[in-house]
Amino acid sequence: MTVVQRAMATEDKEERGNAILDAAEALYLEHPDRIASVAEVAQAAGLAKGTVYLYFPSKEEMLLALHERHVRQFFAHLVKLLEGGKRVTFEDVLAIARKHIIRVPGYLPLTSRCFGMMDREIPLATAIAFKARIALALGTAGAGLERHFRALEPGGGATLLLNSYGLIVGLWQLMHPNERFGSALERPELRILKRDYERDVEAALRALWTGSLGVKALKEKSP
Amino acid sequence: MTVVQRAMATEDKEERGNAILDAAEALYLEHPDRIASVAEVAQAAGLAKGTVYLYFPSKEEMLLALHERHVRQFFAHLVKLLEGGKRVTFEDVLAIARKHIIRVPGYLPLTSRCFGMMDREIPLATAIAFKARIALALGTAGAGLERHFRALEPGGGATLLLNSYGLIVGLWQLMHPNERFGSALERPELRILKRDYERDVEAALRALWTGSLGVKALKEKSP
Amino acid sequence: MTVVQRAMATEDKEERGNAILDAAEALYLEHPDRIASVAEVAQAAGLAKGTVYLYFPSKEEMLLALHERHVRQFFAHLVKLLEGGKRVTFEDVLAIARKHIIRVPGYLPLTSRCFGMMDREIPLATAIAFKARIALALGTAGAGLERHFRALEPGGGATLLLNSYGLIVGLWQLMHPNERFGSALERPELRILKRDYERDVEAALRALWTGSLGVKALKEKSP
Amino acid sequence: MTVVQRAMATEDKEERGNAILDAAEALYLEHPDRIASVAEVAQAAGLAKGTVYLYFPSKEEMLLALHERHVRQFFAHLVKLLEGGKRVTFEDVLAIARKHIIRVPGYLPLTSRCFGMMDREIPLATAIAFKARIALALGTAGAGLERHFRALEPGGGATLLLNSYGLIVGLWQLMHPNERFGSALERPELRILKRDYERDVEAALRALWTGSLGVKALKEKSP
DNA sequence: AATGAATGAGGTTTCATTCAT
DNA sequence: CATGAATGAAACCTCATTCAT
Repeated sequence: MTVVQRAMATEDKEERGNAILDAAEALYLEHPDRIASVAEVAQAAGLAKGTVYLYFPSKEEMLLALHERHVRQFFAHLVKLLEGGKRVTFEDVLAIARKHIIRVPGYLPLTSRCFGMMDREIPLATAIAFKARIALALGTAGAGLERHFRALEPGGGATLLLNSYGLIVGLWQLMHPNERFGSALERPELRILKRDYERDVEAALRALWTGSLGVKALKEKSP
Repeated sequence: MTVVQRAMATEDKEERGNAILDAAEALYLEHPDRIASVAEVAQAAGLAKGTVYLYFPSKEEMLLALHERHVRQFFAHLVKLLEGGKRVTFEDVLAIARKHIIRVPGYLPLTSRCFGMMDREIPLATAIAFKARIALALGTAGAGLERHFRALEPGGGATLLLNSYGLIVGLWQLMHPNERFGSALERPELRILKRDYERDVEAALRALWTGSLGVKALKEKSP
Repeated sequence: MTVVQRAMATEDKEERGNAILDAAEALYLEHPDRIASVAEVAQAAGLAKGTVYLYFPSKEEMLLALHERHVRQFFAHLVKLLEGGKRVTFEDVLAIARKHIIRVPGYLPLTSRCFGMMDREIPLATAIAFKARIALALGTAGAGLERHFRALEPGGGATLLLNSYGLIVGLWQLMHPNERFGSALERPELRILKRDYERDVEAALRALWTGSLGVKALKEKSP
Repeated sequence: MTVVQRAMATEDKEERGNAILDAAEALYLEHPDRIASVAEVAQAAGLAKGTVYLYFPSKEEMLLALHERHVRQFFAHLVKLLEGGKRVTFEDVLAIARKHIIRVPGYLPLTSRCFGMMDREIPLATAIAFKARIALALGTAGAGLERHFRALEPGGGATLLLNSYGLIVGLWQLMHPNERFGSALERPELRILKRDYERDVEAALRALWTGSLGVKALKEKSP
């Protein structure tokens, strides 16, 4: 990858925008408990503060762009799976979620943050545009799901994806803070909270899908 | 200048603490999109700013206390149901959730906020103490659930409650921001996002419970 | 004068507000070419930045308050003169203007700035309130003028004061920048701009009043 | 991407400089309450930001050039009048001022701004050069005035012009902000500020000239 | 000559918290 | 106990100007 001085070409610009997101992501992973200031992000990207604002209209929209990159990644892989021609099972979908959501460092915390931002800090038009892009992917993936899981009615694919997404994020928020409790979790009164997020969420997803599709549909390969 | 009585007895203290929470809640319901400043809360409670700090060590812990009041309310009703001697169905539990979580104004947004705070702003000891209290209620309710739903293994009641809670909150976060899109949701590309939270979350919960307990267990009355 | 730590009493508060204005004024006189930052003003007043905002809602309104103090000073002396019982001549009024406007360091530059601010930075309600207070003094002084100068029709006193004020400020703006030209003003082509503001403005005021009142009215003592 | 021709010849350069000033002026008239950014001016002129800097060394000097264009316009017409061979009265001069200053949209606000800039933002050499050009016109017009108004001593013409200019600008600054008060001006306490700038300034100028020249001189035609 | 990407200084304001009264 | 005046950190964003292309 060439480091350009000035991103003149459109593709250079895109690359630089991504470089900024990379820097923001790296900082976020270093300190997931705090959002770096724009100045820090700029410095980490080897740019001046003002330059960041050439690429993102506000700090919040920068974070949203980072989040969108995550989401797109997930959907890209999911759609690829669904349109790959092979039969797809719940386990296949779960594997995608595991690899491209659950185990991606920073995915969930950032998603959490962005949920909070969508209400306020993000201008309405931007929020709508973002959601419209997501909706497109959601529609595609939902339709794909319906092809593979015949128990799904029209629209049921998107619904199931939304429900799953909510479950993944909600459960993470519920359980994640406990991690910092450390050995306190061994105390009898807290024992009930000592859990393994990854195992739990997968079990919950399995239950959700079972309940949504029926036992047989979940187990059998799609035709 | 605000003239107030001094709250000397312990019960008076608790009462005043509750009055502060009432004020905070009222303000929160008026403007769910923003957390009132301590000054506003104090004023609404007819107290001075400094006085609030006699009752809550920090703003965050005040919000957490408010949240806890919500949660306790829910658990109290749930436990009462489960220990009431009558057979309990999923629909009964759902009704409690509907009445004491889903339809309580401000419950979900505040829960959302508190999730975000548990990581950072809340001192570890406070967070642990809070969670310990919740864990107690969770254990009781989980055990009660296991008595009514025989398909549940030991510990399965608490797990199911956690999963349900995560689903309720996560889905709300996912869907709630769309409300401000207004008529934009009619656009074809956003249509897929036009949903009814209450209906959706209940369907999702039903699926989750079905998948967790099995179809029969869900429908039959507990013995 | 006792310096209080915390300005609890209303009069202490007023005093502290004035102390802040004093600090702002002192800084302005040191560097008339730049408005000190709020941080600097606070430091000069021995206070923290935030404290300044307890007394003035914005930097601009602080400057406006400083300006108003100037203006009130002038009007107070003018009204005192006009209501003093003695006959008043143009020279008497001019002396007040000279002493309380023209020769007050910082009066004119600050007035200039405030003119620029009234359009934009000052909230409408504040601007109106400010002007209303000025209008009151203007009415009083104008009426006083009319009593002493019989050539003035009703309303003519305020008009003459406004015109005079405009002339004083406008001419200052026109001539003041030349001061920094230094010896360049000796060049033949700039000679025409080498002027003495105080002498010029007084001559101009004399002409304005002569033209407004008539020669005789200007010279004769009021009855 | 904006495609423009290169301005090579000197006259082309001047023409392009004027085009930039036209754009700046147009923007200024659209939003008299704010100075457009260089980027906006450039865009309005169909040029890139950097190109503006090929024609003006700084934003301030661009505005000054725009102001100078206004001033030259006024002086050109005034000198033409004075050197036209006909007898000239105050009313004739006033008509010029009315047409080429008072009623020119943007003239006064921009003048106001430029007054504020001359102290600081404009480099000394530039300020001197600008003033020297003005001084030349002022000398010419002043001398012309002296030929038509015999009551004027040598130098009195320039002085009277300066005084008049100061009065026009100063009064405008004093009165203009009130326009945004709208109907609030009807309130009794603000009534005294409800004025008509054009009428007022003309009356004031008439008074100034009367006082400077004497009643007779003002009325009679020059020989 | 023209472009427009990159720069980075600069200052306001908020508000949770403290502590003198 | 109650008050509310004082604190001060923290971070955003703009935009005039430069200079590589």
